[in-house]
Amino acid sequence: MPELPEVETVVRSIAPHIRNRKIERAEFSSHRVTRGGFARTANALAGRTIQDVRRHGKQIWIALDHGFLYVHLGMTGKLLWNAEPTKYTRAVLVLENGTLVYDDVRQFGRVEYFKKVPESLGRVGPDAMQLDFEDFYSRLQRRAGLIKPLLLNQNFLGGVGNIYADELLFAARVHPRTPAARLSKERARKVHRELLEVLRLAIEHRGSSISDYVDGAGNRGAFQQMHNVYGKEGQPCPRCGTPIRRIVLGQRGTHYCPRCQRV
DNA sequence: TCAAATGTTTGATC
DNA sequence: GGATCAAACATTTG
Repeated sequence: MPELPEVETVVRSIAPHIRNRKIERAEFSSHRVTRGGFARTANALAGRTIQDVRRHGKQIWIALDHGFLYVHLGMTGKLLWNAEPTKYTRAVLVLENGTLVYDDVRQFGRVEYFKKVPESLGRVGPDAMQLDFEDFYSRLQRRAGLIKPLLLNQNFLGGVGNIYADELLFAARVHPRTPAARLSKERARKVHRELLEVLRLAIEHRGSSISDYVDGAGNRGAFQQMHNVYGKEGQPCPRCGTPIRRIVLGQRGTHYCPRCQRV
């Protein structure tokens, strides 16, 4: 569920509650989510003060006075402020002023403590909102492969997931199967412009709640109401009326208008 | 019962 | 070595 706009919304909704607050204790219950070990992680966190909460791509880095707490929401992770634990609660941070709860049905997410950012996680590409056009274009030209799978590759660009890849390619009128390096500079510029615009608009609407995404306060987003192609197979294209087509590309459901978006 | 789901990692194969 | 693709992860939902 959570791509850049959803992760950004979560960060904005919890940061004011937890910044500059002390962690009294922490509890963990999923070895899949917390791979560093429960006791080691809890011991490292107890007594620490949260200094900042940052997002890079889909990663959340909670900076402590010593070390970092890394959170990735995976497919079904939720960070909730002062929520009641459920059967899917995998981690709980008890702060001096309240409780931060991590719920995750499928356990594809992570909640782990690191003294410093590990090389494997630091390798993620530049944040999608931070990359200027010239960098974006030069990176595009150096890549083989098709534009949509490339946009989803977090080592190429951090933050874009399946929903926003489909929506931004529709906005840019680019077919998802277009070879990335073959995009003209003008079409690449359009992709870059719509990338920023779609993400900005989605953040403004607090993300897309397709199934169960909610922010730190438990509120759903509203951007799903503005989707043009994602999940719209068979429905008329808002621009030309042609039925939206769904194909599988790079193992992901891919939605596009066969008339507006050409290779 | 089968297919699909917003993400990432791993291993196999070009 | 690099890139690409499929499978795997765990669970719910339609």
